[in-house]
Amino acid sequence: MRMTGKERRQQLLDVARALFAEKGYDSASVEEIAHRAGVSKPVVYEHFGGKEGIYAVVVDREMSAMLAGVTQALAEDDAHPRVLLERAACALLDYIDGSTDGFRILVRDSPVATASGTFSSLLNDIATQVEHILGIQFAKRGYDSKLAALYSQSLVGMVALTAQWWLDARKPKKAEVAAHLVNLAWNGLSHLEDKPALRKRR
Amino acid sequence: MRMTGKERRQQLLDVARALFAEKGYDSASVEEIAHRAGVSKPVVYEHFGGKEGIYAVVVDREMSAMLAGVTQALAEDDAHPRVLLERAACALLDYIDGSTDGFRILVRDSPVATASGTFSSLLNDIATQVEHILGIQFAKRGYDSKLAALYSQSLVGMVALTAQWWLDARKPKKAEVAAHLVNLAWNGLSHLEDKPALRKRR
DNA sequence: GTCAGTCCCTACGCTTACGTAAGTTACGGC
DNA sequence: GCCGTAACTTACGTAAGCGTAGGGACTGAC
Repeated sequence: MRMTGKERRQQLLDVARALFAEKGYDSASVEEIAHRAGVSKPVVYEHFGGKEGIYAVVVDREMSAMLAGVTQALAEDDAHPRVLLERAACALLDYIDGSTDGFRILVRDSPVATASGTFSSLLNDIATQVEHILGIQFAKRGYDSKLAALYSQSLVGMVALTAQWWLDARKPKKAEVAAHLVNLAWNGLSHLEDKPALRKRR
Repeated sequence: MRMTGKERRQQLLDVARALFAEKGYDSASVEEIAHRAGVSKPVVYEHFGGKEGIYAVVVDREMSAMLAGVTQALAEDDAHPRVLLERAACALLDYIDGSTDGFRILVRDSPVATASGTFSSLLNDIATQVEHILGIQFAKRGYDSKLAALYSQSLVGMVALTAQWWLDARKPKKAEVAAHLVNLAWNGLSHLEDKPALRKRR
């Protein structure tokens, strides 16, 4: 039952992540975190200082993991935009598939509830990156680059909500979902392909 | 200070809607609702039975208002799909513009947190309607109609997140946002129009 | 005026859950 | 075999907030 500090800390983080995903920040209690870890409350306080503390660490780790994946996918500046889009969609779905609880937490409200009235900061972070990529392409083609913000929000929203739906449905396979997302974003409803396929694997 | 029952009830609903929008269900307290209305707690309990009661009424009203708008926009079965899309996007933006607090509430988590682990039921209701429309069109064109669910989620997510972004940004005018949304959904990134315009007014 | 009904208040009980204080048990070096 | 340190415990103080009991005040009819 007795663990070393590092082990216990990691275990608490795992337990807390699962509980926050299940109940949300407010409804999860540190007592239950402790209980599920087979330990009493003060242990949690010893390691993380409090409820906000452990939540912050959990969120920070998930943010990093997710952004790392997506950022890397968007990294190659010279790649074709459509390939970038494909890579980003795949990266997001991979993350969700691999860390479902983490994604659920990131999509829920923060404790301070979306600081300053603005929307969930994570999706904004991602949208900002997409906006950058898109802005370059827009400028290259002579579109109004101020509209890049609008279109990036649309794209991120499209992928994010579909991802959440897929989280419960799990019906089409991951790769197929990605292909259809790209299909819609790239071709639009008026040019939908019958059986879309990804251009580039991973 | 003293009001008739109906007046007080309406005032409480207005105050509660604003507060729920600002703080979310958990962080809003009955006491603060009462205080903002210049009244004490038992009045709220007299009218609505409890916190869940008043929240339920607020949400129900907003759901009805929003769905009514969107449903009506999607009603004309014989209209061209693109026109339907335009009408739906406009209806949603109109609702958000006219009842910002209500929309903010609907997008947040429910008290029981999206019962049964599934995603926010409101957006799902809308997506279901879109799915129906889309299914018909898919069948007509020989696409796999099982994919209508996926594409409707994508479309709703696209519009919903963009709407939330616009809620804070307010940068392009409402009609312009709708035009660009339709532009992306309909034409796709590869066929973007430079200066999209809506086909049909209101 | 007085009486009924409506509107509203103060004051309280009770639960939940955060955070803390002080004491207890296992582990490793000497 | 002793002792400090690190891991952990029980037990409590405190605060917030839901819901309720019982009583006060205003209004209008007769």
